[in-house]
Amino acid sequence: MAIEKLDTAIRREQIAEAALDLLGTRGIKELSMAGVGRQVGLVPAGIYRHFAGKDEVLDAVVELIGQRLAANVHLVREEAHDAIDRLHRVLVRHVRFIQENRAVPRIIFSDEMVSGNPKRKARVYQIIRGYLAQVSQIVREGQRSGAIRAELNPKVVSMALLGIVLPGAVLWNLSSGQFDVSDHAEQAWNLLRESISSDTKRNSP
Amino acid sequence: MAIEKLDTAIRREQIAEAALDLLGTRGIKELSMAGVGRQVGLVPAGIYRHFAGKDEVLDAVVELIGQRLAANVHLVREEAHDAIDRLHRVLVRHVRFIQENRAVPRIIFSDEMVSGNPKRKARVYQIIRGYLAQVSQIVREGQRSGAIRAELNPKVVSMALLGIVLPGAVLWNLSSGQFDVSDHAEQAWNLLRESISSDTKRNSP
DNA sequence: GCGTCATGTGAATCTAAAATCACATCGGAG
DNA sequence: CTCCGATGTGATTTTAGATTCACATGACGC
Repeated sequence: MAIEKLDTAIRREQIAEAALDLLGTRGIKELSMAGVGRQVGLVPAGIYRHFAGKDEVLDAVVELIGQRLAANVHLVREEAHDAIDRLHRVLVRHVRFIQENRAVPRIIFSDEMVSGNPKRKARVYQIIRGYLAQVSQIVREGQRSGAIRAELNPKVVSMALLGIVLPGAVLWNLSSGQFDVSDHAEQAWNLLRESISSDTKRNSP
Repeated sequence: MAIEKLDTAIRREQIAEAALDLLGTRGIKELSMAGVGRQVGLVPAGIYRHFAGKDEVLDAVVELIGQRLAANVHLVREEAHDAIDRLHRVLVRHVRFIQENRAVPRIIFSDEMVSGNPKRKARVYQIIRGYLAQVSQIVREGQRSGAIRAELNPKVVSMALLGIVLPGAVLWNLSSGQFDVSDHAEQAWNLLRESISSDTKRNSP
């Protein structure tokens, strides 16, 4: 056995990513220390050198998701300046994010979020609220610039935006990838864009 | 012990309902035959008189959900005849349904749907598609009657409608009931209604 | 070069819950 | 009333996986 010893900081990251990865195809129930260990080249017991237990591994996964979500909005802010354009980009990135991290909706709805560690549940809530707040902020800026109808509730708009993805993710999951989320997201976005834009003309190609 | 013997048809229903109920507060992983048994007044082994195993119990839960969803649309069709009104009622009923059956979104996204029994997964997909098809049908009728813009894709509209609920359900779950889903659904519905209605006037109260 | 501490290992322990089985009892058919 | 199949029970077996522990070994400071 070519034993390779790595620093615990590196291992923690490897393990969190491996776990998130495995959760994409397996499911929290079946996420085993053994499986995670295999993925990073460790024996089950090896994980315990870096995490106190499965619970802590899950915490790390949640943090990883939080980081990636935050990065999404941050990148979009740099890529574009028009509010409508930004919202569209958030949507596109979010779709990609969900596709690349299939586990995310499942974790959010998971058993763990009901009966598991309440601290983790609160943390997830906090992460999502933070994400929504970021999107709401974009909406608010759009309202100030006149691109978005001022009378709308930014929170409702931001939830509607992310709400486009969730039902798509359901069908995508259940159909084992058959359902075309991107396509659906584009169509739903057209509908949403019209209804939030200040100029009221409706385009039908 | 006052042993009460009941017909297997009754027991199957009791058990499915008990399981769906327990899933609301526990989580699939922790749904134990023991727990279900206790709920209906049976010892763990007793369940096996009526179901081959946990897997079959879950199948029964899925069927129960399917029945209730189908009933929703059916009732709405009787209550109202205007398409917009019908859509609104579907939404309201759906919100109530999700609140009374907290387990539903979790089951749809559950581990079981990823790695579990593929037949059950297919069945859930079928149930949801059926539900969406019913809603799409209402949309199509609204388009024929002129109440809903004809150029819209009915499927997108029906997904948007149900998509209002899902993000709300996320926050509702994570906030342990703090988040007001009904209120959010109403606001989001106002936005959606405007964007699908044929008359283009926008009301801001 | 060498000591020591972090990191890694394999075996063993512990636990929860599903599933099975032999036996008990209810309730309707006759 | 009495028998029999359907239903219920408690004890037991099995399994999967988390966790623990005593021991091994690599890497880094000196």
